Formats: sequence, C-alpha cells, structure tokens
Amino acid sequence: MVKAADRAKNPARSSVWLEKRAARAGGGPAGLDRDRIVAASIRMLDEEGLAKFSMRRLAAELNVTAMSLYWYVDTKDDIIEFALDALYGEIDLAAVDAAGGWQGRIRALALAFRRMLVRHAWASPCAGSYLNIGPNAIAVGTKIQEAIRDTGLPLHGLPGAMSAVFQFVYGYGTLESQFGRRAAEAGMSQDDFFTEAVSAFRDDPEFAVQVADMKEILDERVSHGSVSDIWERDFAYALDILIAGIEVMAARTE
Amino acid sequence: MVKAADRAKNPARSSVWLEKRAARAGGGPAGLDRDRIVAASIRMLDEEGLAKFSMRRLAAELNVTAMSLYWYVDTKDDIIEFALDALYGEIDLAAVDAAGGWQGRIRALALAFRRMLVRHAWASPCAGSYLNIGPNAIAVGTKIQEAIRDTGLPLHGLPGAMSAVFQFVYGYGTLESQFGRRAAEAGMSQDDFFTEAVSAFRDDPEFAVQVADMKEILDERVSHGSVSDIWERDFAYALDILIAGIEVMAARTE
DNA sequence: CTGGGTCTCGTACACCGTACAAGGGCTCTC
DNA sequence: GAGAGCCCTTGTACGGTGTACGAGACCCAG
Repeated sequence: MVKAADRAKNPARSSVWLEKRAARAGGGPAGLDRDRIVAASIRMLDEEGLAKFSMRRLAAELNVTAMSLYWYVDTKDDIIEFALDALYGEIDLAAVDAAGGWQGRIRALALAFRRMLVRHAWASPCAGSYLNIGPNAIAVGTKIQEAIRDTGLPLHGLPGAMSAVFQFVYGYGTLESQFGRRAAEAGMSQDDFFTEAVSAFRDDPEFAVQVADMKEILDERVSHGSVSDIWERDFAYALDILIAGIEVMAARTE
Repeated sequence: MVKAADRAKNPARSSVWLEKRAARAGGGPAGLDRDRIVAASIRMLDEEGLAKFSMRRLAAELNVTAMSLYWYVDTKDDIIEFALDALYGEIDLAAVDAAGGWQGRIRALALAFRRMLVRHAWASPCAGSYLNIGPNAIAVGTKIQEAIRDTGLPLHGLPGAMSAVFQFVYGYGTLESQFGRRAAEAGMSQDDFFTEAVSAFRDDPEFAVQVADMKEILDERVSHGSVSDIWERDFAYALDILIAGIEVMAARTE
C-alpha cells in the first residue's frame, strides 16, 4: 500500500535497491508477479529495444492494463533496474572460478560481461546511468574485486585497476552493442554499416589527410576479416595490454 | 526544402553526418540559426539534463515555437548529435600536442575527454549510442590514432590499444558523470551519496561476507579523502596501468 | 453479513515528437 | 505597381508517453 503519499516522502530515491519494502506477493486474478513482469520486460527489451518499451506495451504483453503494473512497481525505471540486475545474474560466476589464476578469472569475467552487454543492447545505456547495486550486480562486483585483489597490486591501486579493466569492458561492450543495434535498425550487416560509417569522412576532402593516416589501419582491418572477427581480436588485444600493465605495476611495488 | 516526403526516402539514416544537405542559412525574422539552436541546446542540457530537454522547451528558450526548429533540423536526435559533436570541439588538441611523448599525449587526451564527459553529464549516454562521426569527433579520433601509432605497437594491435585506453576513459567518465548527476538530483554531496549507496549492501546480512572482503578497500578509500579526490587518483592509476601495458606489449614485438 | 485488505481497471492529465497546411514577409521579375 | 515564388514561422492536430486518482472486484476474517 505504498501510495503516492508515501512515495512522495522519498521523492528522489536513486535506486530501487535502496527501498526497504519487500516485493508484492502477487496471487491476484491476473497471475501477475514481479518476476513475471521483469521476465517479460527483458524479453521485450531484447526484441524491440529500449525506445519502444512502454508500460502500455508491456502490460498488453501480459494481458493486463498498464496501471496494474504499478501495484508491483513504483515506476517504469524500477522495472528497468530490476531487469538490469537480472542480466548480471546471467554471468556464470562458477565458470569464472574454474579459470586459472587472476589473469584467467579477469579474462573470463570480462568476456562474460561483454557478452552480456552485447546480447542485450539496451543494457549498456541502463548500466551507465543506474547505480548497479542490485544483488546480482554486487555479486559480480565482488568476484571482480576478488580477482583484482589477487593481482598483488598495492591496496591503493585496486580501485584504479578495477576501473581500468571493467570500465574498459563497459565502454567496449557499449560500443559493440550500440554499433550492432544501429546496424540492425538500418537493416544492414555490420560490415556494410561499417563501410557506410567510414564513408562519412572518407569522401570528405577536408579529411583527406587524416584518412591517409588512417588508411593503413583501415586496410589492415578489412583484410583481417569481418567486423565481428575484429571485435574479438581487438578486445583480446586490449585485455592483453591491461593484464601486462597490471603485472608490471604489481612487480614495481614488490 | 527537405520535407517529409524527401525524409522518407532516407528512413533510417543513422547519423546527421551521413546527410549530405548543407545547413540552412537562417536570416529569418526570429534570428534563428542552427548554431544558435545547438548552443542553446547545450546550455539547456547542461542545466536541466537530457530528461527534461524537449523541443517545446528549447523553442521557448529561443522565443519561438517548437515547429520552427524543424526548419533547421530534421529531428530532435539530430540536434543532440550536433550538440555532442560541439562538445568534442571543447577538447584542446593544440594543448595535447604540447605534451611530450606518446605517453604524455595519451594522458592529456584521456584527461580532456574525461573532463568533457564530466562537465556535460548528458554527453556520455549520447556518445554511447550515436556514431560520433562529426568533424570534431573525427578530429579527436585522429589525434588519438596519432598518439597510439607512436607507441610502437604492431599494426594489428593499434585498434585494440585505442580501445583499451579510450573505451576505458569513456566508461570511467560515464561512471563519474552519472554518479555526480544522481548525487546532484538527490540533492546530496557526492560523499553523502556514496555513503548511502554503499549502505544498500553494507546493511544487508546476506552480503556480510562480501562486505568483509571489501571493508579494507572501502576503509582505505575513505581514509584517502573525498570522493572527488578518489576519482582523480583511481583514474591516474588506471592510466599508469594502461601505459605500462602498452610499453610492455610494444617491447615484446620489437 | 460486514469490513478491510489485495489486486485490477477506466479515466484523465500533462507532456512528448512531429506531420501538415496555412500563412506572413521579403525579393525578384515583368 | 502587381504578381510570383521562396524563406521562414506558426497553429493545429495526432498518436503516443508515464502515471495520479478513484472506483470497483474479489477473497478472507470477524
């Protein structure tokens, strides 16, 4: 029974997870349920994207009216925050433990995180602007901390190292997933889309000099294979750099 | 005179910059102008945020009706894309050249990029989902390529190295700016906001074990100073890792 | 039978992006 | 001077959005 009046007491709550109230039971005639709402949301977000996702459409999917959802949830943002945390749950932490050494665990975590972002193109805009303090996000964060802690870096370097690796993964996953999303929306393959995007400045005489500089890199890129091969290769190389860098910094302070 | 019919021929154009049409002159009675529109947009976005930014509000700011804007611009998204590119123009590339060595130039570029993202909290959600192929973005990208090229890394490693550094900066800037934005929206200092966010799991008995693991890091963090000091320190350390990693990888292939 | 909680729905409000057509004012041509 | 035509601005309208509010429908306890 948290109605508007109660909600108004907490006007700028910055995350659902800071709300202490428990989830609604949900044995009503419509068979609604917070978990069902979140699951349906993820399905719709995956299929139609963040832009088309609306309370009315979600409600229709669940054979219910929009306002029914508000019994289980305070705002649309809360649904998205729940959905986002559920995505963190897709990351298989047991598999991470199976990898050997902190290097292996960091690689495994980075890859799983990146794959999650790419699989759900709506996730990275959300992850970027919410707090990510749900239980699944925290669990992933803890695993990350454990891995970073084992690098042998000094205490004051641990947060920086965590950022170096996982803010990179977030950025990379964002780039990759949004590129894929826009290509799909334009009805093109990623390869065609890449060609079109490059054409924006390749054809512009003002950028002729710059293009000459880039040409070598672009050519190497194209000759290497498809865009999706490139995503893999560059990601792997970046991780190599990061791990090498951590090893060096750890050795320096021994 | 690109009207709806013409626009429909290019239904899913993925960037303003792929449009060939030149900007509208704009000597009309209202003194409107694409540059004026973009400048006003940046001002409003800085002050009120992406969520409150609307065509009607922007038009009111310019003493004009919403539909007038559509003479100079095809969609709201186009305005944002123009505004975003203008932000890249704030990055002082001449100052970057003044820094010594590729290490210095990478540090200078990274810092300037991060500062830009933090100064304009609306920028990182946008930068994440648009293509960033406007003239200013390309100019920055070119400077980045030049710096990376001088690292001595093999050709096939250059894109990965670029990503390692600048997707990290993007991710870090996103985290920092969105954290600042949410704190401001909640009417708190970043320090208070941080405390509240941590409390979400610190108080939860389920996470007691995890918190024990984190405690050392959190304590070190708090003892080090304010949140904004921490942002600086961790960013610097992450860049140290990245540069060390690049140096190692370059040496390996010599 | 009568509450009162749990859940769903209908209606309504303010706001959004933008399509469309109707102008006003200017300049250029006859 | 009259008219045509372009540049720019506006009014109105459509189909959406999130969600506040109040009215019910159902069920279970007293």
